[in-house]
Amino acid sequence: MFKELDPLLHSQLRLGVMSLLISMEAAEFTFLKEKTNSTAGNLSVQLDKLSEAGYITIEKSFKGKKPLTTCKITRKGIKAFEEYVNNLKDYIKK
Amino acid sequence: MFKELDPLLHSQLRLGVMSLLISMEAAEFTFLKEKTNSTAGNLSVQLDKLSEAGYITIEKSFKGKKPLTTCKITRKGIKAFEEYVNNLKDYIKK
DNA sequence: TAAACTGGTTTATATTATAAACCAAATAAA
DNA sequence: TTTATTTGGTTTATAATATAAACCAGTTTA
Repeated sequence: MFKELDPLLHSQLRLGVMSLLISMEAAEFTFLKEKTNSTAGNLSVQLDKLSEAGYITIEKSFKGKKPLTTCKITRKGIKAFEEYVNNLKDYIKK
Repeated sequence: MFKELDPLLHSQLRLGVMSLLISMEAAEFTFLKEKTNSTAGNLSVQLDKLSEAGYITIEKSFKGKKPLTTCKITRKGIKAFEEYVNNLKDYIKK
């Protein structure tokens, strides 16, 4: 009846990140932090998890003299997100 | 941008339970267990949490000689579920 | 030159989910 | 009849997770 909900996506912060990334080419750490209203520490940890799962890529560079962390969703991430959303629908339709 | 997701509902098993209860008068423990494909222990714990939050009521009686645990969603539970679903929509629309 | 800020990471802790162990009563099997 | 086994759960121990707090390197500001 109910399908499994990918535990990596079934997390408020990680889901928020993926939700943002799915509709944009790339996003900076600070942008994600602001949009998700998360702390840097928590965001850092959760981004790592998404990255380790292959759902996003993380690129570190510099913007002028400041460190810049840029994230992009991967094809695998898009697929996982879409499947998650599909599976979730069974839970939230009355 | 993203609203808070009620942590009590943002759990696969509890959400599954609420999803079932919202569309039926009442449900027995064994029915919920089967439909959510959960273990009795986990279900027992999660039902308690929903009950303590006032989202469901739990009634213990007997069916013949066997114990019978019956759950119903409360008005508060319905409201919480609906709000959760609403808030969730921001996360899953592309 | 020292204090504060930026853009993070690491680590410790609290919370949560889950499974495993357990229990009482009922039924089935030997 | 005593001894498994099953039913319908609960309790408890452990593993996993989320989160905040502490930290760090470099930069800017006072």
